[in-house]
Amino acid sequence: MVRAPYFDANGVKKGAWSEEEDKILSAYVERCGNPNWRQLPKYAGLARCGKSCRLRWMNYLRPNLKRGSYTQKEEQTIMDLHKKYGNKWSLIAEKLPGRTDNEIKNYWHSHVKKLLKRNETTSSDAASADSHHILESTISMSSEMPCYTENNSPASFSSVHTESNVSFTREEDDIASWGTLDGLNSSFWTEPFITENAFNQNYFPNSCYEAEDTFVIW
DNA sequence: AACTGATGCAACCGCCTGCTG
DNA sequence: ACAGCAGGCGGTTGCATCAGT
Repeated sequence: MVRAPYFDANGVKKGAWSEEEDKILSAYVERCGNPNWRQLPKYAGLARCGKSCRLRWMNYLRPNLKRGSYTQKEEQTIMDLHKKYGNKWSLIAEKLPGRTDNEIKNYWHSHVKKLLKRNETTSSDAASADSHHILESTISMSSEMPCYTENNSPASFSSVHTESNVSFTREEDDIASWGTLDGLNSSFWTEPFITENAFNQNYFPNSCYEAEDTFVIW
Protein backbone atom coordinates (compact mmCIF):
# COMPACT_ATOMS: atom_id res chain seq x y z
CA MET A 1 0.00 0.00 0.00
CA VAL A 2 2.91 2.32 0.59
CA ARG A 3 6.20 2.84 -1.09
CA ALA A 4 9.09 0.86 0.23
CA PRO A 5 11.48 2.97 2.27
CA TYR A 6 14.67 4.01 0.56
CA PHE A 7 17.34 6.69 0.76
CA ASP A 8 17.94 9.12 -2.05
CA ALA A 9 21.33 10.30 -3.24
CA ASN A 10 21.46 12.94 -0.50
CA GLY A 11 20.80 10.46 2.26
CA VAL A 12 17.23 11.64 2.74
CA LYS A 13 14.82 8.88 3.61
CA LYS A 14 11.78 8.46 1.38
CA GLY A 15 8.86 6.09 1.26
CA ALA A 16 6.86 4.56 4.03
CA TRP A 17 7.19 5.92 7.54
CA SER A 18 8.14 3.59 10.36
CA GLU A 19 6.40 3.55 13.72
CA GLU A 20 9.54 4.91 15.27
CA GLU A 21 9.62 7.88 12.92
CA ASP A 22 5.95 8.55 13.61
CA LYS A 23 6.63 8.62 17.32
CA ILE A 24 9.51 11.01 16.93
CA LEU A 25 7.56 13.33 14.69
CA SER A 26 4.42 13.28 16.81
CA ALA A 27 6.33 13.92 19.98
CA TYR A 28 8.24 16.78 18.45
CA VAL A 29 5.24 18.50 16.93
CA GLU A 30 3.13 18.06 20.05
CA ARG A 31 5.87 19.51 22.12
CA CYS A 32 6.84 22.39 19.88
CA GLY A 33 3.46 23.27 18.48
CA ASN A 34 3.59 24.86 15.07
CA PRO A 35 7.09 23.90 14.00
CA ASN A 36 9.46 25.17 11.39
CA TRP A 37 9.05 22.24 9.09
CA ARG A 38 12.29 22.76 7.29
CA GLN A 39 14.29 22.70 10.50
CA LEU A 40 12.23 19.99 12.12
CA PRO A 41 14.06 16.95 10.72
CA LYS A 42 17.33 18.37 11.89
CA TYR A 43 16.15 19.03 15.42
CA ALA A 44 13.95 15.98 15.72
CA GLY A 45 16.57 13.66 14.34
CA LEU A 46 14.71 12.46 11.31
CA ALA A 47 16.38 11.66 8.02
CA ARG A 48 13.39 13.12 6.17
CA CYS A 49 12.90 16.35 4.33
CA GLY A 50 10.69 18.95 5.99
CA LYS A 51 8.04 18.64 3.40
CA SER A 52 7.69 14.94 4.00
CA CYS A 53 7.37 15.53 7.75
CA ARG A 54 4.68 18.13 7.27
CA LEU A 55 2.74 15.86 4.96
CA ARG A 56 2.97 12.94 7.32
CA TRP A 57 1.75 15.05 10.20
CA MET A 58 -1.06 16.70 8.30
CA ASN A 59 -2.37 13.57 6.63
CA TYR A 60 -1.77 10.90 9.19
CA LEU A 61 -0.50 11.87 12.62
CA ARG A 62 -2.54 14.97 13.34
CA PRO A 63 -4.96 14.45 16.23
CA ASN A 64 -8.72 14.11 15.59
CA LEU A 65 -8.25 12.64 12.17
CA LYS A 66 -11.08 10.42 11.06
CA ARG A 67 -10.13 7.22 9.35
CA GLY A 68 -12.15 4.68 7.50
CA SER A 69 -14.98 4.86 5.07
CA TYR A 70 -17.08 7.91 4.39
CA THR A 71 -20.62 8.31 5.60
CA GLN A 72 -23.35 9.09 3.12
CA LYS A 73 -23.52 12.57 4.53
CA GLU A 74 -19.82 13.08 3.99
CA GLU A 75 -20.08 11.78 0.45
CA GLN A 76 -22.88 14.18 -0.28
CA THR A 77 -20.96 17.04 1.24
CA ILE A 78 -17.96 16.27 -0.93
CA MET A 79 -20.12 16.17 -4.02
CA ASP A 80 -21.75 19.47 -3.14
CA LEU A 81 -18.53 21.18 -2.24
CA HIS A 82 -16.77 19.91 -5.32
CA LYS A 83 -19.58 21.30 -7.38
CA LYS A 84 -19.09 24.60 -5.62
CA TYR A 85 -15.32 24.80 -5.32
CA GLY A 86 -13.93 22.45 -7.93
CA ASN A 87 -10.65 20.75 -7.11
CA LYS A 88 -9.95 22.95 -4.12
CA TRP A 89 -9.40 19.98 -1.86
CA SER A 90 -8.07 21.97 1.05
CA LEU A 91 -11.16 24.13 0.96
CA ILE A 92 -13.38 21.07 0.90
CA ALA A 93 -11.38 19.48 3.69
CA GLU A 94 -12.03 22.50 5.89
CA LYS A 95 -15.73 21.70 5.80
CA LEU A 96 -15.19 18.07 6.69
CA PRO A 97 -13.74 17.86 10.18
CA GLY A 98 -11.27 15.02 10.55
CA ARG A 99 -10.74 14.54 6.85
CA THR A 100 -7.64 15.65 4.99
CA ASP A 101 -7.42 17.19 1.57
CA ASN A 102 -5.34 14.24 0.45
CA GLU A 103 -7.96 11.78 1.64
CA ILE A 104 -10.76 13.66 -0.05
CA LYS A 105 -8.78 13.94 -3.23
CA ASN A 106 -8.17 10.21 -3.20
CA TYR A 107 -11.81 9.57 -2.53
CA TRP A 108 -12.86 11.80 -5.36
CA HIS A 109 -10.54 10.17 -7.86
CA SER A 110 -11.71 6.69 -7.00
CA HIS A 111 -15.29 7.92 -7.04
CA VAL A 112 -14.82 9.31 -10.52
CA LYS A 113 -13.27 6.08 -11.63
CA LYS A 114 -16.37 4.25 -10.46
CA LEU A 115 -18.57 6.64 -12.36
CA LEU A 116 -16.46 6.22 -15.44
CA LYS A 117 -16.78 2.50 -15.23
CA ARG A 118 -20.52 2.71 -14.75
CA ASN A 119 -20.76 5.00 -17.73
CA GLU A 120 -18.82 2.62 -19.91
CA THR A 121 -21.06 -0.27 -19.05
CA THR A 122 -24.32 1.62 -19.54
CA SER A 123 -23.63 3.35 -22.83
CA SER A 124 -21.02 2.51 -25.38
CA ASP A 125 -20.57 5.52 -27.66
CA ALA A 126 -21.70 8.21 -25.30
CA ALA A 127 -19.54 6.81 -22.61
CA SER A 128 -16.27 8.06 -23.93
CA ALA A 129 -17.58 11.55 -24.40
CA ASP A 130 -19.21 11.62 -20.99
CA SER A 131 -16.17 10.16 -19.39
CA HIS A 132 -14.11 12.88 -20.95
CA HIS A 133 -16.34 15.47 -19.42
CA ILE A 134 -16.28 13.89 -16.01
CA LEU A 135 -12.55 13.64 -16.10
CA GLU A 136 -12.30 17.21 -17.13
CA SER A 137 -14.35 18.20 -14.17
CA THR A 138 -11.85 16.56 -11.91
CA ILE A 139 -8.98 18.54 -13.29
CA SER A 140 -10.73 21.81 -13.62
CA MET A 141 -13.45 23.37 -11.60
CA SER A 142 -17.09 24.20 -11.65
CA SER A 143 -18.63 27.14 -13.42
CA GLU A 144 -18.46 29.30 -10.32
CA MET A 145 -14.73 29.03 -10.11
CA PRO A 146 -12.33 31.46 -11.71
CA CYS A 147 -9.80 29.99 -14.05
CA TYR A 148 -6.23 31.09 -13.72
CA THR A 149 -4.32 31.52 -16.88
CA GLU A 150 -0.68 31.86 -17.67
CA ASN A 151 -0.85 35.45 -16.51
CA ASN A 152 -2.20 34.26 -13.21
CA SER A 153 -5.16 36.49 -13.73
CA PRO A 154 -8.62 35.17 -13.20
CA ALA A 155 -10.37 34.44 -16.45
CA SER A 156 -13.80 33.04 -16.68
CA PHE A 157 -14.57 30.15 -18.90
CA SER A 158 -17.98 29.14 -19.95
CA SER A 159 -19.14 25.85 -18.72
CA VAL A 160 -22.37 24.36 -17.60
CA HIS A 161 -23.22 21.47 -15.43
CA THR A 162 -26.31 19.40 -15.28
CA GLU A 163 -28.36 18.47 -12.23
CA SER A 164 -25.98 15.63 -11.76
CA ASN A 165 -23.21 16.59 -9.45
CA VAL A 166 -20.53 15.23 -11.66
CA SER A 167 -21.57 15.76 -15.24
CA PHE A 168 -19.86 18.95 -16.18
CA THR A 169 -19.19 20.09 -19.66
CA ARG A 170 -16.96 22.86 -20.88
CA GLU A 171 -16.48 24.62 -24.14
CA GLU A 172 -12.82 24.01 -24.26
CA ASP A 173 -9.99 22.61 -22.36
CA ASP A 174 -8.22 25.42 -20.64
CA ILE A 175 -5.71 23.16 -19.06
CA ALA A 176 -3.66 23.08 -22.21
CA SER A 177 -3.34 26.82 -22.10
CA TRP A 178 -2.00 26.96 -18.59
CA GLY A 179 1.42 26.85 -20.07
CA THR A 180 4.58 25.52 -18.64
CA LEU A 181 6.76 27.39 -16.28
CA ASP A 182 10.43 26.97 -15.96
CA GLY A 183 11.20 24.77 -13.06
CA LEU A 184 11.82 26.67 -9.91
CA ASN A 185 14.54 25.53 -7.68
CA SER A 186 12.77 23.69 -4.95
CA SER A 187 15.72 21.66 -3.88
CA PHE A 188 15.55 23.14 -0.43
CA TRP A 189 12.79 20.71 0.35
CA THR A 190 14.93 17.76 -0.35
CA GLU A 191 18.15 19.01 1.11
CA PRO A 192 19.36 16.63 3.77
CA PHE A 193 19.84 17.78 7.31
CA ILE A 194 22.66 15.50 8.02
CA THR A 195 25.52 17.88 8.39
CA GLU A 196 25.94 17.87 12.11
CA ASN A 197 23.47 15.10 12.76
CA ALA A 198 25.02 12.49 10.57
CA PHE A 199 22.62 9.59 10.76
CA ASN A 200 23.16 5.98 10.57
CA GLN A 201 20.54 5.23 7.96
CA ASN A 202 19.00 2.49 9.99
CA TYR A 203 19.10 4.32 13.25
CA PHE A 204 16.64 6.76 14.63
CA PRO A 205 17.21 8.02 18.13
CA ASN A 206 14.36 7.30 20.46
CA SER A 207 15.79 8.42 23.70
CA CYS A 208 17.01 11.93 23.47
CA TYR A 209 17.90 14.51 20.90
CA GLU A 210 19.65 17.73 21.46
CA ALA A 211 18.43 20.81 19.68
CA GLU A 212 18.10 24.49 20.38
CA ASP A 213 16.01 23.53 23.33
CA THR A 214 16.41 20.03 24.57
CA PHE A 215 13.96 17.60 23.08
CA VAL A 216 13.28 14.36 24.81
CA ILE A 217 11.34 11.41 23.57
CA TRP A 218 10.25 8.98 26.17
C1' DA B 1 -4.18 -22.47 -5.66
C1' DA B 2 -2.32 -19.39 -8.91
C1' DC B 3 -2.68 -15.65 -11.66
C1' DT B 4 -4.18 -11.03 -13.09
C1' DG B 5 -6.37 -6.71 -13.25
C1' DA B 6 -8.62 -3.24 -10.32
C1' DT B 7 -8.71 -0.49 -6.33
C1' DG B 8 -7.33 2.34 -2.37
C1' DC B 9 -4.35 5.27 -0.31
C1' DA B 10 0.17 6.94 1.50
C1' DA B 11 3.69 9.50 -0.20
C1' DC B 12 6.25 12.16 -3.70
C1' DC B 13 6.85 16.00 -6.92
C1' DG B 14 6.46 20.42 -8.97
C1' DC B 15 4.60 24.63 -8.62
C1' DC B 16 2.34 28.62 -6.39
C1' DT B 17 1.68 32.05 -2.78
C1' DG B 18 2.69 34.86 1.08
C1' DC B 19 6.01 36.74 4.04
C1' DT B 20 10.27 38.99 5.16
C1' DG B 21 14.47 41.46 4.55
C1' DA C 1 10.62 46.18 -6.60
C1' DC C 2 13.06 42.15 -5.99
C1' DA C 3 14.92 37.78 -4.18
C1' DG C 4 14.90 34.06 -1.09
C1' DC C 5 12.56 31.20 2.06
C1' DA C 6 8.86 28.47 4.06
C1' DG C 7 4.42 26.64 3.88
C1' DG C 8 0.81 24.90 1.29
C1' DC C 9 -1.73 22.86 -2.61
C1' DG C 10 -3.07 19.81 -6.38
C1' DG C 11 -1.65 16.18 -9.51
C1' DT C 12 0.59 11.92 -9.91
C1' DT C 13 2.84 7.65 -8.69
C1' DG C 14 3.95 3.22 -6.43
C1' DC C 15 2.56 -0.66 -4.33
C1' DA C 16 -0.14 -3.67 -1.05
C1' DT C 17 -4.45 -5.67 -1.01
C1' DC C 18 -8.73 -7.18 -2.92
C1' DA C 19 -11.77 -9.36 -6.22
C1' DG C 20 -12.56 -11.97 -10.11
C1' DT C 21 -11.26 -15.75 -13.18
